Amino acid sequence: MQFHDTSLLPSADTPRPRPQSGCADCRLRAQCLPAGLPAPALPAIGALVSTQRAVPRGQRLFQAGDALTALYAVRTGFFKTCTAAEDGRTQVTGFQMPGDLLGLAALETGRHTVDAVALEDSQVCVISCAPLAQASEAGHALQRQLLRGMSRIVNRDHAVMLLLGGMRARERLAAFLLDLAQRLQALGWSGAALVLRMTREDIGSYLGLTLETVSRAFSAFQAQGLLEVRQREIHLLDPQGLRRVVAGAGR
Amino acid sequence: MQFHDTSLLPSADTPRPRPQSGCADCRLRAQCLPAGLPAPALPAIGALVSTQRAVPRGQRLFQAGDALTALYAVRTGFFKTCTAAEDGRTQVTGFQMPGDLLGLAALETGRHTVDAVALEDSQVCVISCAPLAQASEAGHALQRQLLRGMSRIVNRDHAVMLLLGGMRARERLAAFLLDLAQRLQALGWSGAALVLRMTREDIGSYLGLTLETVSRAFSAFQAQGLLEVRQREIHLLDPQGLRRVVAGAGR
DNA sequence: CGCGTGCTTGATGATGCTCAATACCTGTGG
DNA sequence: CCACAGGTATTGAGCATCATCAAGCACGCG
Repeated sequence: MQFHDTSLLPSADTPRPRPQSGCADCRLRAQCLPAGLPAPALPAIGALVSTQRAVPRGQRLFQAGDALTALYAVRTGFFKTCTAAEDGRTQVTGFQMPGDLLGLAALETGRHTVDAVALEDSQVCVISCAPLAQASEAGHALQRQLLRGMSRIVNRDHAVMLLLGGMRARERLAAFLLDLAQRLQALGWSGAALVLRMTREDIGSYLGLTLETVSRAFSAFQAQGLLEVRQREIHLLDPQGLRRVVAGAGR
Repeated sequence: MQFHDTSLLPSADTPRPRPQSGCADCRLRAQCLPAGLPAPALPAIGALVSTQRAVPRGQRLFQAGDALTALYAVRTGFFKTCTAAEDGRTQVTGFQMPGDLLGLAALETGRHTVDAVALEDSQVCVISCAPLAQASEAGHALQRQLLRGMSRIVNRDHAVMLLLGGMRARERLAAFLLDLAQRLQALGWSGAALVLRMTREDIGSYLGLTLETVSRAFSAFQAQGLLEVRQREIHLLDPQGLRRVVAGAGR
């Protein structure tokens, strides 16, 4: 049994979608693949998303080089995706939370180009590729949704590139936290209190910083009264102040 | 009249696709939207790509905030895409050359999120969104291709994030040049002699560096005998050496 | 309790940004 | 034809930021 304080902060198993259900029953309907689709279209989508799969913390859902056999939607839990250069250098390219799609980047070549690692015990919906290719009716709506999902990824990547290219360490971290808070809020959690599911090292890799710099930035924010840090528990005390930091006020 | 040396180096108007032709006649067939499709499918795709549009150098094809009315495929010329944060900070997020798609990132919301600026007099094929939405038969193949194109963008973005997050200035520039040379080679040009269509500032923005640092890196490469620089003419003398630089040999 | 992993904090140095001056290329107008 | 202006590129000097190396601390787990 685990003794986390789950009263204030989001825990690993909330929201808790029903197991074995189709999309129509899923709490994440509005944020996931069927976002914006009319109710009648749901069963068609749901037919493609028949199975779920559990991924224990630390295990890979797929890794770079694997053949693309299915796309995935995160149901519960938290993932990171990592690219690896040939020389072994790696970098986290994104964090995925419930409602996010995984595997889209493999559509280009049919092989995955990133590792997808569960940061905690997670569940994913499996969108098998075989029926997907033949789904004539549902395919249309589905492909549109996939495109939308990929577009979202592209736009998020662009935002990250903006971070990486032009911002200082603290600006990057502030932007990261605000983005994370906003995404969590969209999922129904508090926008002010968050539990980081990833290590400082992951965050640093994502933001192009070392873990020490991330840690220092956290400490600096706390000293400024912008937030409160206790390990992975973060309380955003002054989101507006963080926005000022992102805008370059902290130079 | 212009007096560029166009004997060695690719010029703005090569390759020269036929105007007014469908995809079946286009020289870029193999690199563009129809990549990998069988010949019979070409007319269906071509039907969606009926019009072309000229974009003079420096002019925007679309800008952030514009409603998405069409997707575009670069036919001739060269583009850059720029994001802009609310505080006015901007960054180049990509460079597009013949065969590349433009506008995909707008699929998420229906509004463009980046500016697309022609770096030289260019032509694009217009993929109007209205018929696209109704194209039942062709739609399937087309959407698959769009997905593939977007996936390509995502993967390229990831590579750039890897650059931005983990590489030194020279490593970034070397990687950028090798990538550019490879993309140009795929289009049938020399992989060793290239003419940059963008300014040092653009490159710097793309790579998360200042224009001065880019310039210094060029000079350093030249001093090492890795390449020859004359303004925007670059001759790669030692691609293998550049690859060593990317791998971190220049530290 | 003791170990390991992850986090914090400090000191030092290199990388690359800022500011600034100069040179170059192109197109314009005298 | 030449001078000039504007944008672009190169180069230099000083300094801020962040990576690196190193040491200790907190937490969770066996």
